Amino acid sequence: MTKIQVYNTMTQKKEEFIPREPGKVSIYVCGVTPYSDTHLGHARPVVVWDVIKRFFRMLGYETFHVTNFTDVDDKIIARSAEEGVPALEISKRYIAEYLASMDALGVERADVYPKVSEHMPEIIGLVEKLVEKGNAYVANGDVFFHVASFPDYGKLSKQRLEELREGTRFEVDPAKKDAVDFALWKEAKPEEPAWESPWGDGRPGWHIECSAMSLKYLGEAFDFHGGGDELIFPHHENEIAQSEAATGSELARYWVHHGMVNLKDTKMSKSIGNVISLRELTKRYPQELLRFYLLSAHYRSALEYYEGKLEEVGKGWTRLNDSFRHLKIDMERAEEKELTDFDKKTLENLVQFEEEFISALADDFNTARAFGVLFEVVREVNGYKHQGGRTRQVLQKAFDIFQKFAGDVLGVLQTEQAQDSGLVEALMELLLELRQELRKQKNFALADQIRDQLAGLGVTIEDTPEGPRWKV
RNA sequence: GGCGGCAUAGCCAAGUGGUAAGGCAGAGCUCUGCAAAAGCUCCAUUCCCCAGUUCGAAUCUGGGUGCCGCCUCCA
Repeated sequence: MTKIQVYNTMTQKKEEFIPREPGKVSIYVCGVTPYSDTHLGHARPVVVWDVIKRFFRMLGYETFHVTNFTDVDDKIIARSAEEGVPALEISKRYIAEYLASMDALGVERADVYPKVSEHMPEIIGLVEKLVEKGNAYVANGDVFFHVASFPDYGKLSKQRLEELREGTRFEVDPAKKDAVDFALWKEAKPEEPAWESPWGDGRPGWHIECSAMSLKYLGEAFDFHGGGDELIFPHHENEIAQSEAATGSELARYWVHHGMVNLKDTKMSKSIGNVISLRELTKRYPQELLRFYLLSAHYRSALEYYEGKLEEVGKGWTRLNDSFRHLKIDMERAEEKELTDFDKKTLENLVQFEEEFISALADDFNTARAFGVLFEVVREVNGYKHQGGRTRQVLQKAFDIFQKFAGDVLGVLQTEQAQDSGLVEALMELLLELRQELRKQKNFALADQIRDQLAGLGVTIEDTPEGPRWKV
């Protein structure tokens, strides 16, 4: 079986992936706080993990993927007060918006999307356990995690407790024993949504929901814990402290963090206000192009976005798709025949590219390298056809590679536009026949007029030695 | 101040000890009524700078410089 190398933030190096259970991959990816519109930055992890899952399944693994919604949160409460709408309605609205945007990217949904509001018993249970074990303390109606009680604190973010205390830039809650302690449970102020607990009415702090919900759906020491690299500290560090203090076992085996999407060198962030709406983008560009762009750099590097970026990236993407579309037409016309040496050589190269593609993804899901291989396939097959190669087996092999890798795994192949009827096709055929006749008669003026006017309608005509082709 | 990361052609981007993938843009050629598409060729003696290790470094070590992220909500 293909060995997969994964960069683990915990150890700061690539490691061979060994699943907790043979043949199964368990994944927890931190989701969003649904209080405003989904932006491009949210799309990156979703597409990256979609590809990781598809790749694992191509290799024969089963995947189980959990992504949470933090639907109980200060920002949602603030929004709720502003609009005079119940907090859970706000989150419901944005959860729907988030899911719709992700569907528009062609990603497969997670197996479970747990919400904080529906997991209070689990969260409270976990907090109680931490209090019992002496890792947390109650102060008035609040409960804090006592960081000093967890000796491994800082192991993910490589922070030292002393430095953290000094680095504290915010006012420390006087109820805390230690500046670095963080809230597990917060007492509700009047008018705020609240849930009953042993410590009075309140709501969970940030972090604890992920510990409680990952434990519920994935158990201890599950395979992958993912999220943006800005979550390494404090979010993931705190999750580790809570979960591992409570269970006594490892939270997750591999920590996979993706880079940010930047706008003009600066992180896309709602608080900065430089966000690109995903809904807008999915309206303007095909999902396969958006995926192509999001996967064009390795998932750990930062990715730039600026106006016109998709148009730039779109040229390469179009060449890939054109090559595939033309290949399909030629393949359907081609016949099986005995392989010539040229055929064999091409076939050999294709098989080689196939292996290289898998190696690229097996090496820490290197989609950028995978695209490099894909373009080698493009050149190989285009060159083969250019030199007159028309053997079905060869074209079929290239077609299968495109379909499987560019299509099934990466999801960047544009699917055929569903024609609502055969009418358009029939009309186009008629038009092209007429134009061919005009060209034969050297009436180029009229022939060009047809082409130009069709171009005006968004239909492109290409004359090839095998006859004309058209595309929308 | 602490921690983590990054710096490769005009732009994007792989490569992490063996002599610089791939894409875009650009130049030339082939094909073509023209165009488009496609093919071929060219396009970094060099990988931020300076030392060092090594037969050999973009890749390792040390020291700089610049940029990004985190330390406060954040994918």
